[in-house]
Amino acid sequence: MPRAPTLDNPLTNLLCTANGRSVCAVADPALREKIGRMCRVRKFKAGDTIISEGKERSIVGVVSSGVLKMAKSMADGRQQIVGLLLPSDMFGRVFPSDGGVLVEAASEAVVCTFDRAAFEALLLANPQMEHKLLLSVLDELDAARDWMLLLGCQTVRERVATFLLVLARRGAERSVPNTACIAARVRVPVSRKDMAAYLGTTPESISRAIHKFARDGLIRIIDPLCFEIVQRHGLVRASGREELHAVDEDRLVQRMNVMGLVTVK
Amino acid sequence: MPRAPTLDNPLTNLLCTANGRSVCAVADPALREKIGRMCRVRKFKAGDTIISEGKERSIVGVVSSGVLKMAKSMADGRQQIVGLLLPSDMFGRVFPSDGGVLVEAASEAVVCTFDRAAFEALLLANPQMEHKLLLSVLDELDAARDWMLLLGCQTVRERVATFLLVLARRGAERSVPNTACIAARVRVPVSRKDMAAYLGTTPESISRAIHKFARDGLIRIIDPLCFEIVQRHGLVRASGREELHAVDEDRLVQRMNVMGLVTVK
DNA sequence: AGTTTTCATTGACAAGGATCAACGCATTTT
DNA sequence: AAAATGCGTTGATCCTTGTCAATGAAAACT
Repeated sequence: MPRAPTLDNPLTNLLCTANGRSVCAVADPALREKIGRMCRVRKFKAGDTIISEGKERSIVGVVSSGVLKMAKSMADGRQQIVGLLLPSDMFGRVFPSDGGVLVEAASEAVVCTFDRAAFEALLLANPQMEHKLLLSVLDELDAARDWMLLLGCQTVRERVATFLLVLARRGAERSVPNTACIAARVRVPVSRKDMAAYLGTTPESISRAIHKFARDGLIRIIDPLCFEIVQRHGLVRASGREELHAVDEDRLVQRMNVMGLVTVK
Repeated sequence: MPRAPTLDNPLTNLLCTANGRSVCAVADPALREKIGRMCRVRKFKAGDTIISEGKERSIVGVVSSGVLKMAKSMADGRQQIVGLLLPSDMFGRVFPSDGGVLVEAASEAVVCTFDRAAFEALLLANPQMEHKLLLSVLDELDAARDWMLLLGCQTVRERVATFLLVLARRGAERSVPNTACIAARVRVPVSRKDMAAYLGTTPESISRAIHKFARDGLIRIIDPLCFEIVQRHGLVRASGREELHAVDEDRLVQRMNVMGLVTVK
């Protein structure tokens, strides 16, 4: 629970190294110092827009606390969430782009922003940072393609099961290695509506799928955002991804991890 | 219609500079020479697998002629095409990855392959090449997210209309600037089945959508893979993307261009 | 505390689209 | 030339899922 730091607060540096995926992890101390001076810490309330979909995006940033969502939308309001952003994740888009996603606070959030042009200059001057960014973007691309498979091929039931399993796996990460039969607690980090927008369906359908799983004894509902997985294998079958061996499952978790699908403890 | 070139054939260099998106465009002559010596030209028949989904991928490559498709699939055979690759497009995945897409020839195709590790070394030694690759991957990511919007939010009818419009716009590229009311020929570069796998639907539904457009006078069917757009605006409305101004439409075209959605003349 | 708003859930209903089956047509095979 | 195969199309049917509406509960607001 970091407070909004002052500019000379070392939080920025901590942030940038919090996670192997962060592009700043490779920066040497002098560079970190510089990065720290470039950043501006801002706080947002749930629902606040950080970067709007249409506008020219002049900032990039790192999530310090809270959850952000990236979304694209159609004129009539239909919205697709294309990623959730958790602490240490970068948001915004460096270098000229024709795209544009909405970046919005999904909860109260503290972020650390940079002038986009300045950050680009930093990347160009530091190839090892840009390399790190490339690796991160490649992972994001893998994740997006996996999501295309989910959106294009899986039923709502399968999507929800997949979603829960990934969250569960992440939650069991700190448990004993063989978690195959261990009931896991799952905490969904977003509302039903956002979950629906992420899975390409409606809140009603998600509700039905979840309560069907509960009736079938696959899960137990603790509260609307918290579940216990009772029959792991049954849920795996319901996800349509039973073919995945352990290793592949780990891949999937990593992939979704990249998309910010995992709960933040 | 290039023949399979010998190793000293300059085709490789031509390929790598064919398009601003190519990562080799920034290479100086000496480097190009080296790249040319690294590459191996291979020819595939339609349906041939170039990189399989599960295996460790040891090559990357550039399309010389023909069309490749990238796809992900589920155990029961459901398949989602995540991108089409046209001449000058790169395929394969550099640097460690947990993902994996099938890369398959969608038509007879000539490709130019590189040892993955060697290509990675090249990138690491040439930051400006890696920068170019980053820009390209960022565009692919934008494209993938746009496709997530299409798969998650649009109806089949809208998807098909969107698809046709992008192809049409590309086809009209060489016409007079104001193409708003000009009937354009559209050539779809893949079969109905692949089109369906790309749009997250079935061949039957695509057929119905197309013939409904024809009945409504929006398009004229020349042959199963070739159409004439009669009422451009009507088709735009049907795509659900009418809100897009010209500039946004151009964005969309670019985005899909990146995904290999455009016909190759 | 009382009111309003948001959110999850449930039911009833409708519809979009998948599935199954059959047909015509072109291309390939023998 | 005949048979077989693949592809696009069309029709009939079924079912998953979106839509609409109502309820209850929690949270935010006055």
